[in-house]
Amino acid sequence: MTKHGAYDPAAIEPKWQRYWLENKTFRAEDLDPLRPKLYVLDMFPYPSGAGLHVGHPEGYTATDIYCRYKRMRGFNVLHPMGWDAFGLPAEQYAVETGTHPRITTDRNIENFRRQIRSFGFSYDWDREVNTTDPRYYRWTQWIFLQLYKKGLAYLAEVPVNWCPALGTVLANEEVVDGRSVRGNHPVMRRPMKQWMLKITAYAERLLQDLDDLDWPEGIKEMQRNWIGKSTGAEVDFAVQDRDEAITVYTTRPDTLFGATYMVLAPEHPLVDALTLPEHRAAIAAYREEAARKSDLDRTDLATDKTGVFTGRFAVNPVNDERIPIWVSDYVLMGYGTGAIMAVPAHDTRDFEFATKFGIEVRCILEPDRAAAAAERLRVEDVLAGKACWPGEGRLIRSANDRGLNINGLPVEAAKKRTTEWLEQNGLGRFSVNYKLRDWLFSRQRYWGEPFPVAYMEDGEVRILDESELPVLLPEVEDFRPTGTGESPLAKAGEWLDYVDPKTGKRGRRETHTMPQWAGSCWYYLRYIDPQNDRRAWDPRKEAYWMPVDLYVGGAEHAVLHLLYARFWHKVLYDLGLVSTKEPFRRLVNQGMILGISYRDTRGVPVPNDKVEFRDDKPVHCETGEELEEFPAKMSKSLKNVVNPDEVIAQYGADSFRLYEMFMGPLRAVKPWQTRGVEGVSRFLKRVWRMIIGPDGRVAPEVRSCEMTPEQKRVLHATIKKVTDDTESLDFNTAISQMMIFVNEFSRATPRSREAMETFVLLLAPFAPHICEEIWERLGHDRSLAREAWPEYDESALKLDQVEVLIQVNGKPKARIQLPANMKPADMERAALADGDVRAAIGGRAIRKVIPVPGRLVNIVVK
RNA sequence: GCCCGGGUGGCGGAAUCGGCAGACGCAGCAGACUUAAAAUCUGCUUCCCUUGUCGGGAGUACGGGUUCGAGUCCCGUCCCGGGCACCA
Repeated sequence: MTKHGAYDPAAIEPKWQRYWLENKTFRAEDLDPLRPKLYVLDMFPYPSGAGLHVGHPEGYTATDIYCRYKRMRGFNVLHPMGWDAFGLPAEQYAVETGTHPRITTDRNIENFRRQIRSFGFSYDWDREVNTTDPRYYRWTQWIFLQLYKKGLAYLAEVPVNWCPALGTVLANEEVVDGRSVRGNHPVMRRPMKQWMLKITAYAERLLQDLDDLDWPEGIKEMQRNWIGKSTGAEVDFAVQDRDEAITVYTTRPDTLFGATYMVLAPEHPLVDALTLPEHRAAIAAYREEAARKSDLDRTDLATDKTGVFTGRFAVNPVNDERIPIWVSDYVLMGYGTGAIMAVPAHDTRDFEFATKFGIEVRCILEPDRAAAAAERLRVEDVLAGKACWPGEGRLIRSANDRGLNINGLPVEAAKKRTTEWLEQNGLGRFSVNYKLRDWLFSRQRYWGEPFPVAYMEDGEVRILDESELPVLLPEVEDFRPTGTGESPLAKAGEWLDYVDPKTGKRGRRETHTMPQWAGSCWYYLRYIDPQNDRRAWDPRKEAYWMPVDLYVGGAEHAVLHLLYARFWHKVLYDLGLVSTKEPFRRLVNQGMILGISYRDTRGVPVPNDKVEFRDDKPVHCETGEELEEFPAKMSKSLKNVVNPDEVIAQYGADSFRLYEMFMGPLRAVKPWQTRGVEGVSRFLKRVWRMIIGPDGRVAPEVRSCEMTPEQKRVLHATIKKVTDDTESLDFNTAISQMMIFVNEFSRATPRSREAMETFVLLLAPFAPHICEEIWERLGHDRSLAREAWPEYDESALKLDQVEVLIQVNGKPKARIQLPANMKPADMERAALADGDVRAAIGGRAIRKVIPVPGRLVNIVVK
């Protein structure tokens, strides 16, 4: 075979990638009134120094196939790509090497762009965005101004992760188990003035509007849990010998009669005032210890409860009983009121605490017998205060002489009744709480968006005017931390000096920068109008393109990115700047691609460069120990990372794309096996040879001719399956069907030219380079990107005769050919007339016959 | 601990509404072509019993149930993956 005539991806792929780029084949047309619009979005990548890994192209290939398919179906498709390029790695690199993050970032973007283009994705490259471009972040700063004007941005003294050894503040993701990821130094909590965004003001809407989104249920549930809405009551407890009351939040007002103590968080403002003199030393020591612990320490060591008694008592408002007030760090200042009433009999945490400190456990709820049995708990133990019952049941010992009696009521009714009583008596009120906290929006970092803010000499916090944007990142000499906890921007010299253009008043610029999430909160809006220097986007274009119809990306962004973006979008909606309540109508998470790894008999993973094969069995190359293969997250340490560049160099982009889609369902976790690429590569070679002869021209077997009925059936079955499966993103089964097509046609002579052309169009979204090349060689002078998608003929799918299975007592006994549309009664007759069937029945009495049209007949005998 | 996913051949996976389990691909085996290899093509390939054909049996993590019929529905158990985790 001549080189000329063989399938050569290395030659045809760059050719078509250049063609698409030069002809702007995939340009999206703003405001096209003739075609329906479709906005398909990929989560844009952080351009890391390591380059693309095989996980990125999975989602990108899926959306690319979908977009190419939809264009052929007449949609005006917006499909853009960009770079989420602010972030820590480039800055760390700058600290270590002195290379400006700008240089690293540009170089990495260059590499990412090259890699992404090498897959032949159909992006509209005229819409590329880069979050670190001042023409982009100018508008990120502008949105911050809008948030501020709506009262949603404020300064607050908030603890940060301060690492004394590194002399810097760390992001949460840089802290694990209370120590720095780099260097493993201890990290403390230290208060610092920070910008906060009031996402809590949108908690209810962020929760409610989830219901209408076409998102995976699991992701919606994670967001619901993150928002963490609960309903209950605030209850005021009088304090003995003091005027202040302590207000607690509880979801279980029904258990008030079982409250035997109270707990204040160590940071609670009333602690000092309430503590009796002889307890002061112990309380002070405890509070100091708690302050030193990070949040993680406080929550992680969940097992052992600690606490100190204040010496003070409060009064239970339902029964006027005296109960002790304790301080313990199992109560968090940030949730509810920072104080709780403790009901050890019906709350496991309180039970643990009470047991440890010898506090009374008073059961006031008789457990539901069945539920208790299911939990393997004895009701008697609960009633005696020896066991804790947080579940359902009926209230007991819960009445006072002031009109509250909830005895006998189930939990829900008792909650309602108690809350009403509290409200009527001015002792409490119905209350809603959310776990969601306001968003800490400051980072003490260089490589991020500067805030459009200055602190004036007269103490005013000045929010800059829109006309002063963008606030450019200044040049600095070195990127090392200041050692004071301030951002490297604190060393930016003249840049720090701000002069009000109108009044000439002086001030110092904000040195904090925005977190990486900022740029990704609105990039989908900038794609709509990426070159606009007069506004963030044109509202007419926004109204045309929004919402995003399909958003594909990894589940690791389930909560933060997607929640933050939804929050900003809702604010923009309230400001009348966007036309939809939600940004992303439909969301799909691609499953992670795992690498093949090995572990020894004790289960310890062995890096791949320590593995060799003897007799096809993996063994440790040093010890010779036999190893077991297992799929594991790709990582440098396991040496199981697959580099897409190498795969493309060996097999081509079309094979890579096809393999990633053929591996399994898009949403499932799947292990990468390079051998599998060979399978789809073989398939593409067969496709090539099915249509192109050894001389590189259309093979002589391919010509206009009648198809056999079977060929016709396979062709139309393929159109149908590929259409349906592409629509539903089930690419793996679409590819299977195309393989079946090739198995059927590649051995046939002659091969219908019409069938071949149809097939090329079906395969084109999946393997666009090879299909464009074949299409051209078939004599077309234009890209197939806008060819009409093939339609199938329902009548060609129908079979006249079908094989019907005859079962006797559910066991297959015979297969007979019957007309496809045969009536059940006739099928029954035909089945009973069959010789093999009669033999299988063997004269036994027939009790029942179940004919299933077109499929089977089951004969039930005695 | 709680909340989501998921357990099907040697491997990745398929199976419409409860109707022939294992499509398609990988790996393997046998054969064809070839001086030879690669490439390509053809056939076989869930397991067990049976020399083999014929034939029979078992089988979708495990144990029950519903049904003429269960990978699919219901109850319980185990295992794997992900998320949350003192949120009162």
